[in-house]
Amino acid sequence: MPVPANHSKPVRTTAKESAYKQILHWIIDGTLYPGEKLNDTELAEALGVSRTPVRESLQLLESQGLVKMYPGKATQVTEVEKESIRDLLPPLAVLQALSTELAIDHMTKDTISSLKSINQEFANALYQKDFHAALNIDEQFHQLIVDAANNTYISGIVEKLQAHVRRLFFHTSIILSESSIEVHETIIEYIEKREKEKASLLMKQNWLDILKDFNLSEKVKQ
Amino acid sequence: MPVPANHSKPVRTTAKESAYKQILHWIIDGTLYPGEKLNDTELAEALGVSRTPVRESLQLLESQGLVKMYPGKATQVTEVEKESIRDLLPPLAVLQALSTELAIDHMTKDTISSLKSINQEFANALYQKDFHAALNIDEQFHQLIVDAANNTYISGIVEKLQAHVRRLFFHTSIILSESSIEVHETIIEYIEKREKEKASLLMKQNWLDILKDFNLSEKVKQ
DNA sequence: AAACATTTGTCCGTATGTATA
DNA sequence: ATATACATACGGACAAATGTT
Repeated sequence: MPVPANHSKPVRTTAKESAYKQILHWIIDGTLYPGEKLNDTELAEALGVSRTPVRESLQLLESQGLVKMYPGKATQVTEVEKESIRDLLPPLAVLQALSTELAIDHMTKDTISSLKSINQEFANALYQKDFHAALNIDEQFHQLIVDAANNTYISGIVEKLQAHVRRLFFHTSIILSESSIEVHETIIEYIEKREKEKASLLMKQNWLDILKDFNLSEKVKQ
Repeated sequence: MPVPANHSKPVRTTAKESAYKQILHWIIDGTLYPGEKLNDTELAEALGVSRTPVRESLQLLESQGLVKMYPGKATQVTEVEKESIRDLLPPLAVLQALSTELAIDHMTKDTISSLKSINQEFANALYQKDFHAALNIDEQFHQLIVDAANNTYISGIVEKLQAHVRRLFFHTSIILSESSIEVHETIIEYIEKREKEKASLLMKQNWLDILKDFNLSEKVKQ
């Protein structure tokens, strides 16, 4: 007998879940710093739960590449390599581009006006040099498009890649350029005109531009 | 005498790891059928381990979308929806296309001749209507390219998506078309000529073609 | 409705294997 | 090299929640 999927009822929040979320945030914001050795007993005490949900959380985080477990030896937060952004952005870029293409089929007037207002907030944050806020708003913008694509596989993957992006931005000096504001505007226009090809290509470029800026700033340093 | 380079240390095989691999295979080949309720105690006994590694495995499988856990209620194998291939293939296609592009920078004569011989095996399997073997060989072909792309993020994602593809092929009548043989050949040619754009585009098409065939066969049924 | 039987989530002890003195 | 301390992987017990009679 199949288990009824009761989406309506409030799903019980498990200790594992809250432990997972907390540790994830600690890793992203650097409270647990890259390379830090993780002692499950300590974490369990800090979180007020036992070692079991902590260990389970750590294993999930390992499958996402945020933690590395050496069985029997140790568990540590993975290092943050600035260079990893070169590997991270291309897959994210093509998935966001694909999302844009797919989202166009489900785009409502409502979603489009949301995109516009989010992009306005994004612009304001950037003008005020509030890069932290800008990053969050930028993520909302892209998340809205990914959601509209309505593809669970893409959503899941993007969520995990985004965690890495956020951590990288926290730990490095990578910032979003103001040119994104205009690019976002153009993307919205293409979406309105249902121009999948153009919207998709520009979205991909929007993500790869971060890489371009990064490469430039690295060259300057040398 | 120079100290021998510390090559692959024999990483201890954990009970969790072996449980995970076994359950994964059982889910993919249908031994654990879609929708089946999973009792961790039963699984633990069947695998000769305790509930702990079983539960840890199930949680990993949940993060991959092969298992769904309803906290406090039940755990079940996710259903196989034939239709889900429409969601599954597009992200896989764009990631494989990207891999092709990236792989071209790391392509050696050796890898190219491997691709050619694998494609020959693939052709033979298809001519003999051995679709099961063909599927495995096709996967090898694409895996080689993904490996050559040398991007850990892409590798990890593709591995998980491939598990879903395999399961779908096991449970449905989706099969690979002989046209893939020629497409693979052309892809190899483009790779040899370092034509990233063309190779990438054709690779994407190669994957989306499965969807085209699927849509056709669905229409016939109606 | 209420007590029962399951099954799950969590806790904690123990043994095995690892690092360190 | 040996012994010691320690962290981890696993097991088993208990408790909370579910659904069943």
